[in-house]
Amino acid sequence: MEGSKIRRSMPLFPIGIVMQLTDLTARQIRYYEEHQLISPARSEGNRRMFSLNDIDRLLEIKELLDKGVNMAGIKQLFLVTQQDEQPENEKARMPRKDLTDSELRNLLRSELLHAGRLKQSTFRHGDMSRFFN
Amino acid sequence: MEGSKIRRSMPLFPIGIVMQLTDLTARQIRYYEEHQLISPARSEGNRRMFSLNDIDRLLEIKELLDKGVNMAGIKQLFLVTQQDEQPENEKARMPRKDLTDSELRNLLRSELLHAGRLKQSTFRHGDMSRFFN
DNA sequence: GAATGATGTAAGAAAACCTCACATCGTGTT
DNA sequence: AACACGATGTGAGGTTTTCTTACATCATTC
Repeated sequence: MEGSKIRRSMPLFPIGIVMQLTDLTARQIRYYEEHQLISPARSEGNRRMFSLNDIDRLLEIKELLDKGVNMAGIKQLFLVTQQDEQPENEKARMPRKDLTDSELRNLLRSELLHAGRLKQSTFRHGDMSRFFN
Repeated sequence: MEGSKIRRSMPLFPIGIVMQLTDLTARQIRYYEEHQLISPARSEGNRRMFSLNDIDRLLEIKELLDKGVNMAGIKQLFLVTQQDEQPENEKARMPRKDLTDSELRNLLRSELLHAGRLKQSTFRHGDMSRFFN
């Protein structure tokens, strides 16, 4: 019993569905990818295929944008909250992602500024569980 | 809290993904639809869009075919096991689907013949829960 | 008011899917 | 053996969806 995490990262959805689910335009989704906030898989024919995790991410991005955080800010936020995403097959705990001091300071500052949520350390929010049972 | 059922019937997957997930060919899937074993939704542009329920169904179909049950047999089986699928917005319990006596007899007979599973009354088997946690 | 950041929009190409029709391949029947 | 039938393969021709690229728009900030 450990496959449940892998499944959430299974590329299943074409961009059209993701648009409906997230209420984002294709342009927006591609733009976020361009800025490396998401990295959807690609089909053989080069179509973007999104996982449940990707969709969660997009929903988080949307919320953060709403709060005025920009691409760079979101990227940094993801750097610190994301690291339990890709344990995959390496058992040794990877040393935490390396951030420069200033990066970290900026991050914390903006976290504090835009108060509210993202307190749960690994804040997950636009949880796709609302789409599945 | 009651939306969980609705979600499982949300049309999300294009046929290509369903092919991968079920290991069926497009031809097979369309054939089963033609025989009304499934009724996937359609996009505005007429593309088939499958729900998790549809996929469960396809997996069940596959198992039954394996056991030698034919289209008609599967259809009958679905008639008796399916009825908790579309309560939707009607609260009054619908009277069970009407089967002729012979239909019912045939059904029970083949149930008994091809022993094994499908005992849980509403036998659900190729449960998609193996794809999601 | 000129950069910059986020998004809209259009064009042209390619992938994925559609329907329809015909072919193939077993299995069972005559 | 020849046939019929059920399930699936395959190909043609057409439409939808997605792709990339490039330029436009609209706020915000300096």
